[in-house]
Amino acid sequence: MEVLLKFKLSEHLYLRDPEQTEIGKAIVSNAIVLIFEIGFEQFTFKKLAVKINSTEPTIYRYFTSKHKLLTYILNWYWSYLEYVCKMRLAEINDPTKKMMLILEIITHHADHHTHLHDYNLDHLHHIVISESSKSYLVKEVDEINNEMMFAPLKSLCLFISEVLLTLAPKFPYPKSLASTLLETAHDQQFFSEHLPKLTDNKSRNNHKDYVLKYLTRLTFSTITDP
Amino acid sequence: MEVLLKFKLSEHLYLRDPEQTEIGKAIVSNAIVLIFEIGFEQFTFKKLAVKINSTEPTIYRYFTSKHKLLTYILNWYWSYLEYVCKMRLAEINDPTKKMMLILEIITHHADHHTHLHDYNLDHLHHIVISESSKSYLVKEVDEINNEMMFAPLKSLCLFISEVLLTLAPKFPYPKSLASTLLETAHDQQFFSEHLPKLTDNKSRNNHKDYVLKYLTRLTFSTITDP
DNA sequence: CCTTCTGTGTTAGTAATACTATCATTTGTA
DNA sequence: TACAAATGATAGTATTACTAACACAGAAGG
Repeated sequence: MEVLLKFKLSEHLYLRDPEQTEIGKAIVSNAIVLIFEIGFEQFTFKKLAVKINSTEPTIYRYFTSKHKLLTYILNWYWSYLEYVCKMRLAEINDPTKKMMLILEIITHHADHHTHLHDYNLDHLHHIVISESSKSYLVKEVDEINNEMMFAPLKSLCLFISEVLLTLAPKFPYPKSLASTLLETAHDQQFFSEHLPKLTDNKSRNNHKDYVLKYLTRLTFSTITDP
Repeated sequence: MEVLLKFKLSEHLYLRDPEQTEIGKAIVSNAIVLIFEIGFEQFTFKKLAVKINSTEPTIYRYFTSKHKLLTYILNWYWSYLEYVCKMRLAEINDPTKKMMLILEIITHHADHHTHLHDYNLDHLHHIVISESSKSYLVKEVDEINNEMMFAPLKSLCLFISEVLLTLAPKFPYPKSLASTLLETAHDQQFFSEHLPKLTDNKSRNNHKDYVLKYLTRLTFSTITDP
C-alpha cells in the first residue's frame, strides 16, 4: 500500500516547489538519506547533486540554502506528525488514551506507519532527533519565524496542548508541556543512545521504550495538581 | 570584588591550556563576546583573531577547531554551575529549598553572581541557551564523549539527580529529570523569547520568571507519585 | 511547423572558510 | 649570553556556499 502525503508548506521555504517535479522529490528524499548518513554539518549541495546525478545550480533553483532545505524537511515532518496524530486519535474517546497515543507517536514507539510514503521515516526520525534544533537555534530565528516557517510545529504543539487541556482543564502550562514533550522525546532518545549517564536507562538499548515510559510519567504526573 | 575561578577541564579540549596565558584568556573571553554577538555559525577564528589583535595561527595553537572552543566554553560553564550549586546549597538543609535553589540557579533567575570572574556571565548564559546543543548534536559525539569532553555536564546532572533522590527516594528517573530540567531551562527560555506560541508565557517578557515557575511545577509534580 | 517558455545541464568563477606550513621575531628563563 | 618557547607575519590549500552566463531539450501554443 502506497499513500502519497502532501502538505502545504510555507512558500518562503523554497524557490520552486519540490513536490511538483521528479527532480524536486529526488532532492528532498536524497537529502534525507544524505543528512542521515553524514550529518547536517558535512552535508553539502555538491554532495547531494552528485547523489542525484545532477548539479549544484539545479538544487539552488529549489532551495536557497541547505538551512532552508533542512527547515523544509522538518516542516514536512511536523505536518506529517500532526496528520498522523489526528488520524489515529479520531477513533478514540478516552482522553487519557488519546494522550498516551500521542506519546507513542512522538517517540515513534510502535512505528506502524513506515513505508507509507515518499520519504524514509526512520531516517527522518533520526534527523529530527539530531538536527531539528539547528533549524531554529540561529541568529535569524525571528525573521524565519515571521515567514511562517515554524507554523507546522506550532500547530502540532497547539493540538497536543488541547488534548492536555481536556485531561486537566486548569493546568496552566499546556503549550510549554507540549513543546517540552516534543523536545524531550528527542533529546532523551539522543542521550539514551550517546550519553546514557544523562538518563536512567539501564538497558543500553530499548531507547524508545525507555523514553516512552519516562514521558508517560512526566506527562501524567505534571498535569496532576500536586 | 573579583574572584578567579579555574576548573580542570579535559586536556582533549585544547592544545595549549588557555588559562595559562594572557592571550589564551583573551581568546576565550573574546570568543564568548563574539559568539554572543554574531552566533556560532557566523563565528570564525579569523574574526576572533582580528578582535584580539592577533592572527589565526595563534588561535589554532590553542584550539584545533571552533567546535572544540565552543565545547571548552560550555565545559567551563557546566563546571561553574556545579560549583555555584554546591556553594550555595551548602548552607541549606531543607531538600525542597535545595531543589528550588537549583532551579533558580539553572534558570539564572536571580543572578547574584555576575561580575565575579573573567567571563561575562550574561553572554555566557545566552550562548548556553542558543548554542549548547550544537556541541553534542554532531556525528562525532561518541568519540568526543570518550575523551571526557562532557564530564562536567554529566557531573552536574548527577549532582542534581542526587538532590532529587533525597526528595523522592523511589523516583525512577532522577537523571533523566535532571537532564530534562537543564535542557528545558534553555529551550523554554528560547521559545519564550523567540517562539512564544510554544509556551504559555503571556507577558512577552519576564522570561526567566516564567521558566522558573514552569520548571518548579514540572519538578515537584513529577517527583510526586501520581 | 515554428516559436516561446520553462526547466535542466554545463562550465566557470568568486568570496569566504577552515585549516596548515614556514620562518622570523620576541620573550622569559637558565 | 644563550636558549627554548610562544607569537607574529606571510602565504598557501582545499572546500564551501553561492552566482552568472549560456546552451539545450521538451512541452505548449499559435
